[in-house]
Amino acid sequence: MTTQDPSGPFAGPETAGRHIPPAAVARLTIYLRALNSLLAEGVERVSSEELAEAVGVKSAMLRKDLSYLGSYGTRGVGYEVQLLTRTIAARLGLTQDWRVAIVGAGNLGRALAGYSGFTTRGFEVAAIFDADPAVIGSDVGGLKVSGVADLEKVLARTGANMVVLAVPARVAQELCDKLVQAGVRSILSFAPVVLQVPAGVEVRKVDMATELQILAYHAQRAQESELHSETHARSGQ
Amino acid sequence: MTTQDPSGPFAGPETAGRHIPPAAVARLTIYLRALNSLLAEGVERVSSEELAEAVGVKSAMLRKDLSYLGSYGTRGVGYEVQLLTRTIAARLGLTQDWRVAIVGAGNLGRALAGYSGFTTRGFEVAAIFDADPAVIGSDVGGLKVSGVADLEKVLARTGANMVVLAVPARVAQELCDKLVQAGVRSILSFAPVVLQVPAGVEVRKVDMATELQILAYHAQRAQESELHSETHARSGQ
DNA sequence: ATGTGTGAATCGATTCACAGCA
DNA sequence: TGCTGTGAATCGATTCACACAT
Repeated sequence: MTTQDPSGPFAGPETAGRHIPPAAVARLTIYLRALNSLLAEGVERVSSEELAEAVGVKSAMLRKDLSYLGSYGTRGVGYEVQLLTRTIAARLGLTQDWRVAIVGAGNLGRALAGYSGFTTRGFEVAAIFDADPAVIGSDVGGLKVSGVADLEKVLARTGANMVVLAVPARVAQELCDKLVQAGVRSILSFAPVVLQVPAGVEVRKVDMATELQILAYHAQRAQESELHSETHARSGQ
Repeated sequence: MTTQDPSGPFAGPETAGRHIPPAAVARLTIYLRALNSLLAEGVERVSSEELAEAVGVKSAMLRKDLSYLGSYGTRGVGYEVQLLTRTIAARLGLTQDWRVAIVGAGNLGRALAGYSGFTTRGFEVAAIFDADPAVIGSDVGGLKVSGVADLEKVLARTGANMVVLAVPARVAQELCDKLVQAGVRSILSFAPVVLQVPAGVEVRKVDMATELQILAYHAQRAQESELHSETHARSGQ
């Protein structure tokens, strides 16, 4: 019934598959997390109201987001936690194996290699690379550090199909180019630079400096309005 | 549900802006980065076209974003790199000292403590905390790890006004509550959970698992449309 | 009676296109 | 002339409100 293709009358190779709005995709990962918690607690059903409350969104938005997957709820009742969990996971592509290579075995790269959040969510760290000859060959979380010269070879051997880029800003673009050259199409970058990639390569960025600066902006505004209301308070209001 | 809006009913056309749209704030940090590079290279002027190109946005958007700051360009010429850099920095609240406390001295917390991107952008790591008695007192990047029991005391002593939360998901909310209790109003969380905070507290999240899952979604779609076009082109092969 | 699924309305963000100024 | 600054148009994301299934 709701399975009509919202992507329009196009049926070309490029447009294959139903498309979910980016903002909704991002939230689906959050819903999935909450659902996994409910599953672990043995909860069998949730309403959009309850789940929305748990993740801090409006229930109407949650329902609309879920509606992009099809119709998986029961009117008057709610959603089966298990069914919904599986449906979201399948749609996000989490039923297949994702093997992640970490490029950059510095502080951050090593911390990420040991981050349990990857493995518990179905992402296996398959390889780790560095450029420094003093680091190559050393052991990080049970993996031997490979040299970036062997990028293509090691990626192929380990079957890594995603890369986490944890290198200094000044070499990020250069390594990104090498990765693309080696056939990598999905990159999560921690480097504070804008990476240029050809079409067909998906780059996402985690940018701690930007996030702190955004916090600074809001904190400054909060300070200012504090001063402001003090002024108002003293001048009579 | 974010912070209160102190802008009131005033719609002064003269006012070179109180409130900047969130999407624009995020991009201003990126422009600032690019401008700092230009400054380092000794470039004195840029056009919106050049700067937009460098950061991967449309020039009209960049001009609109900058227009929230007021009018700092010269028609027919472009922007003075130095003036623009200072203007953005001032507006983002980066002219004052921000002192960051890192809560959680695990792999990630220690990596962040050593991350040069903080200090080079005007954020000083002022303290680091952990709950583990075996870790408390040890040295991380020149800082002695404090116990979370001393949170309020140490935050006050070090003047930390921002917190980076790098703790396991299951204790994140509890620590968040303690931080809020201790007067912290700006939190950057790496924990993969939705944090509930009272109004007036700003939380931003860096979520590696979510980012990887979004990549997985796109990668799966790419695979699917590949298969699709193979099917279509089955005659060849 | 209850809570989903979804059109319609609203709100915000992006792009267009050009008037206005150096 | 060339490029900024910005209304108007467009596009996407969110919220409202209610018909409809159970």
